[in-house]
Formats: sequence, structure tokens, C-alpha cells
Amino acid sequence: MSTKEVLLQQALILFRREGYDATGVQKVADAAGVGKPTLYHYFGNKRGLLNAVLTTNLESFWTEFDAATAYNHEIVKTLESIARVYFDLAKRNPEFYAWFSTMVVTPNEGDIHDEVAPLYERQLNALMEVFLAASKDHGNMKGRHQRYAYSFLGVINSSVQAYLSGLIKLTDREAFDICHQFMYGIFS
Amino acid sequence: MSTKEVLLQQALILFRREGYDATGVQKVADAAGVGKPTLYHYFGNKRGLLNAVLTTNLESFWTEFDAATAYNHEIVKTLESIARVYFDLAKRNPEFYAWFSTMVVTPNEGDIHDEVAPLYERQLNALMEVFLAASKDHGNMKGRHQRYAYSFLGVINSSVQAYLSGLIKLTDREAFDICHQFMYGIFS
DNA sequence: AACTCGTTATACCGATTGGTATAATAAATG
DNA sequence: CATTTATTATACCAATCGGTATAACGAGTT
Repeated sequence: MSTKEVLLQQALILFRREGYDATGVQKVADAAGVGKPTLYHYFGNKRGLLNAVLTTNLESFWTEFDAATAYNHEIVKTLESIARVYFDLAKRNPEFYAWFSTMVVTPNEGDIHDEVAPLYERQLNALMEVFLAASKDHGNMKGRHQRYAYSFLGVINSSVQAYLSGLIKLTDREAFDICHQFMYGIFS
Repeated sequence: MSTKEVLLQQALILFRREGYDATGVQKVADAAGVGKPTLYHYFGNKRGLLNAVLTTNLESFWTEFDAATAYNHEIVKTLESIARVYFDLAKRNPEFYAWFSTMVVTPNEGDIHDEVAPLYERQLNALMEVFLAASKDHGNMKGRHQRYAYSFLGVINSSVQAYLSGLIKLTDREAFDICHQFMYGIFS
């Protein structure tokens, strides 16, 4: 593994365990077994490191996410695909998911908000598009697409949190269940 | 307002806006218009300040919470009461709720985790008790009380997040809706 | 062999961190 | 009025913060 990859790996571990603000650049460099200027050579500054951690760990997620959010006139199946994308990320990279999912709801100012907010909005906007497109097929969800996007993400996160706590497994059945339960609340 | 109250108020604002770790004790003292030793006189150390912010802002919440979690053989009504307790806190003290709700899911080490974890567990345990008691009346929720406690909190938080974002209002009707939708998923 | 280029280390910068020793002040009590 | 007691400020501590100037290092290239 290259020095750069080791730095990214250790940064993620420390950011998750102690928080971004509480993690000094020195500590990351020490954990990676290199000097501080090496870190600055690769990432420019602390925020660059944060950005790199986010980008690398979300690379394949975005690919799957963009594919899943292409609405195909079957809202429930579309939501199931989306849920599975999140489940996959959680299973493939639980350390990162646990960290990222807490940051998207953190209203702090500073580096974290500036870097994470656009990533969250991109998810929210794509989900809103899905519900907006679906509302042309189903008349029952007038103007609530924004609220649906919010709470659907909440439902997914709730399952993943249970998974990360060892309570459940993230099966296709689980994705099926939460999507059906979610849509029931809208249509009924 | 006493000096102590001003310190608690400013600490909450800064903790929420910039995060606990990123907020220096000096900044809190400056914001309150007093010297640093004044802060240490009242709270001992930074963690004592954190503890005091949590305790004071949750004082009336716990009273209402303990009353609401007394299961009375009507699971839906009990859940509604609980939801309203959270809604009340969010409406009465949105600044605090926005801060606290992000911390309970943050798996960091350090002061925040040590102070917040027991508060979260107390909520979780009380909710588990509710579902456990209810499972004696309803046979359909065998051994899943822990998972229900998790996801019920998730549902509530999802509503409150939507409220804090200006999307919805936290009415009694909203509490009714989410509890019914939640229980449907369990019984069906 | 000379040279370049990407990578890394030593040592340092000013600013800020959490925390404190000392003492001046204010109010309350005798 | 004198004394205590609670409250506040000035000034400081070692440690760490994010960030950098300088240069040594090894691998290729010419």
C-alpha cells in the first residue's frame, strides 16, 4: 500500500474515532509512520486530507447511486435499488459509513460542513427527483417530495445504524421491507 | 440572567455552531463577557461545562419522558405521548435539540461520547421496556424490542429534522401519523 | 557522472489549546 | 466597621494546534 493510501486509511480511522476537529495532523502522520510534511505534500492542508478521504471512499458509491436513482416508473423498485446501494456501502466500508452518516446531519460550521454539505445535498436532490418523477404516476404525493426524500434517508439510516450495532443484517429482504413500509405510509 | 446562565447559553450556541472540540474555553468566556477563571470557577473544567449544558437543557425533558414511557397497555397511545415529548423539546429548544440529536449518533471517543452515551442509553432502555411490555399484549413482536427502540427513535428524529429544516410542523397529528405508520410496519 | 524530480525528515513558526496561581473586587455577615 | 465568602480579572504555564522553510534522500534520465 502506498504512503498516500496509508495516510487516507489512518485519517479515516482517527476521524471516526476521535472526530475531525480533535484529530491533529500530527497524529495522522504519526499513525501512518511518516512526517508531517509528507502529509502536506500529498494533501496541501488538513481540509485537503478531509476532502480526499471523502472522495476516495465515496467513489464507487456515486456510480451505484447515480444508476439507482434513474426512476423507471416503478417507485418501489427504484427505492429498493437505492436502499441496496446504501446497504452495500455500509457492508463494504462500515468504518466510513458510520463516520459519514453522522456528519451529514451535523450542522457545524467549518471544514466538515463545507465539505459534507454538498455531498448530502446531491443525495437529497437526486432523491427528490425520484419522488417528483413518481408523483406524475401517483397522484397522492403532491408537493411532499422534499419531505419524502428526507425521511426516506432517515429510514435507511435507521436500518444501517441497527446493522452497525449488530442488531440486524442488511439483506435484500430488509431493503424490500423498509421500502414497502415507507410507501405504505405515503399511499394509505 | 446570572453569569452562570450566560455561560451555559453561549456554550450551547458555540458547541452547536462550531462543535465541542473546535470550541475553545476561551471563546466561550469571551462570548459570555467574562474571564476564563470565572468559567472554571463554575464548572471546574471543559467537560464540566459540557455536562452542565446537557443537564440543564434536559431537565424538564426527563420529567416528561419518564411520564410518557409508563406503558399503559395501549402501545400506540404510549408511543404518541413519547413522540410528543420529543416534539416539545424540539419546539421549546430547537438549538439544543439540533445539537443533541447529532451527538447521540456520533461514535467518537472523548468527552462527548462519555457524557452523551449514558443519556442516549437511558432513552433506549426506556423505549425497550415499552416494547417489551407491549410484546406481552401483542404476540407479533418477539425479541425485536431492541430494534424497534432504535428505529422508533430514528422515525422521531426524521420528523424533527424535517421540522428544523422548515419542512413541516410538529403537530399532534404528525405524532399520530408517524406512530401509526410505525406500528403498521410491525403488525402487518 | 551530473542532474532532475518526486518524496521524505528535521526543526521551526506564531497562535491557540486546556488549565492555574495569585490577587483584586464585590457582597454578605459578624 | 471589620471580616469573611463568593465571584471575577491579570497574567502565566506547558502542550499542541495547523502550517512551512530548508534540505536530505533515492530513483530515473541524460
